[in-house]
Amino acid sequence: MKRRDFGQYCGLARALELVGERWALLIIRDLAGRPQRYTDLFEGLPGIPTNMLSTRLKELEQAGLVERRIAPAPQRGVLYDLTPAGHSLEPAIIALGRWGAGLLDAKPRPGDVLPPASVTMTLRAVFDAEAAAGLTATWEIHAADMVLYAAVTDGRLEAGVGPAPVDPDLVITFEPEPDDLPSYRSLIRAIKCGLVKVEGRRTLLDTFLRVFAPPQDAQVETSRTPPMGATADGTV
Amino acid sequence: MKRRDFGQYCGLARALELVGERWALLIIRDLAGRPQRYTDLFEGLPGIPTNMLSTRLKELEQAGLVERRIAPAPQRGVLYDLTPAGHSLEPAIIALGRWGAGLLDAKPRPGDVLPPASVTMTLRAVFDAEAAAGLTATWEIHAADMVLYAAVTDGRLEAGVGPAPVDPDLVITFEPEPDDLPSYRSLIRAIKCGLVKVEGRRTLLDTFLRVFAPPQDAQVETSRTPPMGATADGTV
DNA sequence: CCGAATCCGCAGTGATACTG
DNA sequence: CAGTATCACTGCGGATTCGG
Repeated sequence: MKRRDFGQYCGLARALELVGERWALLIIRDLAGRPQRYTDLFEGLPGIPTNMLSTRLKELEQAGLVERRIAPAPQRGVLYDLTPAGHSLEPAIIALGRWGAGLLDAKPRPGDVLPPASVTMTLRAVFDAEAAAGLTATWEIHAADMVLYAAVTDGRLEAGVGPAPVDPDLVITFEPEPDDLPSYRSLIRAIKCGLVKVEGRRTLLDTFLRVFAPPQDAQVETSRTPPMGATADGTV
Repeated sequence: MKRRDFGQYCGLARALELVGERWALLIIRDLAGRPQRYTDLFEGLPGIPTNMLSTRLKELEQAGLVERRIAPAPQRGVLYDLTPAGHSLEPAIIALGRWGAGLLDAKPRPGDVLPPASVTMTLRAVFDAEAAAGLTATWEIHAADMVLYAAVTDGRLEAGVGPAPVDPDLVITFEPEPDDLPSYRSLIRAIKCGLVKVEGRRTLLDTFLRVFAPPQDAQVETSRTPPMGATADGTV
């Protein structure tokens, strides 16, 4: 398990030595949502070989970014979780994810899956801290068989996979067309078109859009740009 | 040149498909400082095989992140430069670099080199925008045979490799011990110990420290932490 | 069923030599 | 200077198997 290094005294090079290998950052992103078991990770990472998943987990554990522990009574089994050092990668993951989201095709490729952790990451990436100043509210989002929450406390966001830790102020239920992915984009579109069910303080739906749907998304949705070139040139 | 994809409709996965392969982000970081020729890149990336450099450059060009053009009259030759889409990666690179810098050993490993682009990236990463609010000043840093500049205009930073585009307000000259790398860390340490020559408005030296040397660096320098464990556990 | 280890074929990578 | 060519190597992808 020797690690090839880049021979540079540089923060970026060091970061890439630790998490630059294939699948590593995706594993960390999935764990950032919540601790997961081996099998959960395996299913959220379509195409990853089993040996690679276990190898990466061992490397990340050795690097001090991932922690392996035995799950408590109810479920049993092995749980993988991020250490504080692993969690401190979040700003970088969000920055990379935001950049890549701008280059994403308007529609998923056939066969693409949508990891729940990816949607919460997108929520964190598009979250407009200025627009949310002073705000406190909790949303829970049900999309297909996926459950997420976003909790804003005095302008600070906490987003995660699963039901909200406290009673949500508004529950948004979004049922995409069969074989349609409940991606962040289609969720926003559905909200704007009134195609979602809501339960709770309904005025928080507009608040949600204000805080989580930046203007450029609004433009993309309203201006009917051609499917291909719209977001393909890097103008985030 | 077919690209393996991750099968996820996710910004992070897309980003990694584009720039996740070995050496790619380091190439982009070097180009973020200034356009470079093939040979400059090759020398700044110790150990990269020539065929890999040319392959990566072609891939990045095809992805629309890098542009290849013929240099104008004086030097001639091929110049590689970032496109706007490539430059839009900078926030993500800085975020990753900042994270990795926290895990960097206190001293370079023997044989490590120090790409100039890495130091300017570090400057951008540690730059304290709040402390610099309203400030306007230009520094030029000579360290060993490396020349960098940092220009702050009304609190906004522009840093790059080479002499400052305008007449610098302060020139800092730092001559490290032979066989010592003029890293950001040793530069800050040298300034604090008064081991640098300055030329220009000398009061801007303190300003430099205030804007570019965050408190935790000050602590690391003063508290004489043991060489190993200090920054190795991820507590940035 | 969960959490892997093992084996194989191949694509991506590394080192060197060579060329327009 | 700016690459291409060659070849050995290793990490990765895919499948199967194996122990709690």
